[in-house]
Parts: sequence; structure tokens; C-alpha cells
Amino acid sequence: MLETIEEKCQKNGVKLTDQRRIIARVISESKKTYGESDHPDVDELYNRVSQIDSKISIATVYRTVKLFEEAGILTKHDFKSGKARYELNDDHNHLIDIKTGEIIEFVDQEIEELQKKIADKYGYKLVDHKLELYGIKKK
Amino acid sequence: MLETIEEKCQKNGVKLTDQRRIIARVISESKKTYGESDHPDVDELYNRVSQIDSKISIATVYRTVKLFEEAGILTKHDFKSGKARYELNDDHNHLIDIKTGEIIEFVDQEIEELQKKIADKYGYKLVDHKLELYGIKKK
DNA sequence: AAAATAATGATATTAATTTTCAATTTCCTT
DNA sequence: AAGGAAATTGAAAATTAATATCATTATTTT
Repeated sequence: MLETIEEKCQKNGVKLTDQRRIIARVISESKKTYGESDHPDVDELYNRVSQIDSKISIATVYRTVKLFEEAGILTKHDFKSGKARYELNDDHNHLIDIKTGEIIEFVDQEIEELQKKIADKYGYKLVDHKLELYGIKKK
Repeated sequence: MLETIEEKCQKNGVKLTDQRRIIARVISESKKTYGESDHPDVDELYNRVSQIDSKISIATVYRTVKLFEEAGILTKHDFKSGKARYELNDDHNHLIDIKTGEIIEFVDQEIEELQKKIADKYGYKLVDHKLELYGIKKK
């Protein structure tokens, strides 16, 4: 199974406070609770976190999300709309329905390898990648 | 060779005013003048445009860039930093050096086809895509 | 040329994110 | 365990990118 956020924090020397632990938990549970295509923005995270501890400020959510991102725990997405959206760092890619905004996640080994090969060709070691496909549903 | 922005505007029914023509020219010349990895943000475009006609307001640059984007003439990128950055619409992808911020553009037919295939697999027709590779230079 | 429509410049507004700062909590050092 | 340094937090202010407003100017249409 995957490491928990807590484990990743330990490994990266990120200190876990009560607030951060709650935020981590909310993120960890987001897909389980809200479905596979859940990519909450900071406001949404703040709402969910507030239900657990209403004392936590939105500034802390912003700070924590940034901290986790820098530690490689979360991935930040911009997609189309203004707000940044977050999810656990994972190697999957996104297929976005441009009509409905629905997000389908997929992993494709062939693409992964091709990407490494391309970076290599230019003399780079691949450390991160982002692939977004925008499509319209066929009937 | 590639169509000029003016031609694309005609084809898309986008009216070209003096201001828009100047902005188009600045964008067209950006890579020639500033190198292949030039991806100016609105501020930078505004600076360059101002040197040609200092009367043009930044609001017009914002409006024009949005107009061109909607007409499929420009592509907007978010990369890492906050500001959106623009370039002529083209099918290439980006390899970004996470140390230096250097941007290398590449096209890869194999990846293009794989992307279509994946969208297809999920029942989608691919209309747009974005691939960003983040890497570190090998020695 | 007059009326209608669209585009522009200057400025105000909005929305997301970051920063500030005083108060609290955690971490060391003894 | 106590005291002081360092880090974290909440609340609010500040910043920033982008959009909207509105009076003026330019372009079409008739």
C-alpha cells in the first residue's frame, strides 16, 4: 500500500502539528469520501477541515498545503480555472472533459517510459511530469 | 511555413485593430527576438508593446491575449509561477529545468499518438493536451 | 453624416494567495 | 522541570493577477 502522509512527513523532516495532522487526514480521505475525481481547492479543504476543528484558519491551510507540496507530498494542479487544486502526489495523469469538467485519472506505463526517454534524450533526469488531456465525450 | 497571426485572425473572424496588430506582432517576433524558450507573461508583453506604442494600456493587452487564446491563436501556460505565460499555439510540449527554469520545447509524434489512443480508450475525442516534463540536467 | 456598435484607456474591483504580527505552542539547554 | 529561543498559528491587512466598469474614441452600418 501507499505510505501515509504522516510517514512521508517523517521521512522529509516535516514536523506535524495538530492542525497539519488534521489537514493531512482530510486530504488522505478526500478520494475515499468524495470519489476518485476529487481534487479540492484550498477553500474546499478549509471547509472540510473546519468541520473537524473550526479553530483552524484558512491561512494555516494555505501554509500547510504549500509545505506539503514542497515536501513532494501533494501535487498542485492548475487545470483551467483560477484556483489551485490539490491531491496526493501520485503518478497518474488527467483526462479532463471540457464540457462537464469531469476528471478521469489514468496511468499509462507506455507514456511514463516515453517521457523518461524524452527527458533523457535532452540530457535530463525526469523528476516530475504533468500530462493533461482535454477531450469531448464521444457517442 | 506557419500562418501569421493576422491570417489566423481573418480565418477566425477576429477583427484586427491597430493595438491588436501591434500585440500580434510582438508575440510573433518574441521567439525570433528573445530565443526559442521565450514565454512572456502579460507584464512582459506589455513592456514590449509599450516600446512600440506607449499609449496601449495593459487592459488591452489582457483583453487581446484572452481574445487570441479563445480563437486558438495563442496558448496559455501556467507552469509553476503565478503568472500565465503565452506563446503561439503550436503542438509542442515543454521540458522545464527545475533548477534554472530553462524551457526546452519538443515535439514527439509517438507521444501525440499515444495521447489520442488513451483519450479514445476512455471514449473521448482529444481536443487539447498539455505535457510538461520537469527535469534536472545530467552531467 | 448620423446612429449604432465595438474597442480602448484609465481606474476600480474582485478573488486568490501571501505576509504581517501578536499570541501561543513546541523545542532546547541547562 | 524552568526559562528562553524558535517555530507555528489565527486574524487581519497587504499584495498580485486578472476582470469589470465606464466615459471616450474609433469603426461600421445605414
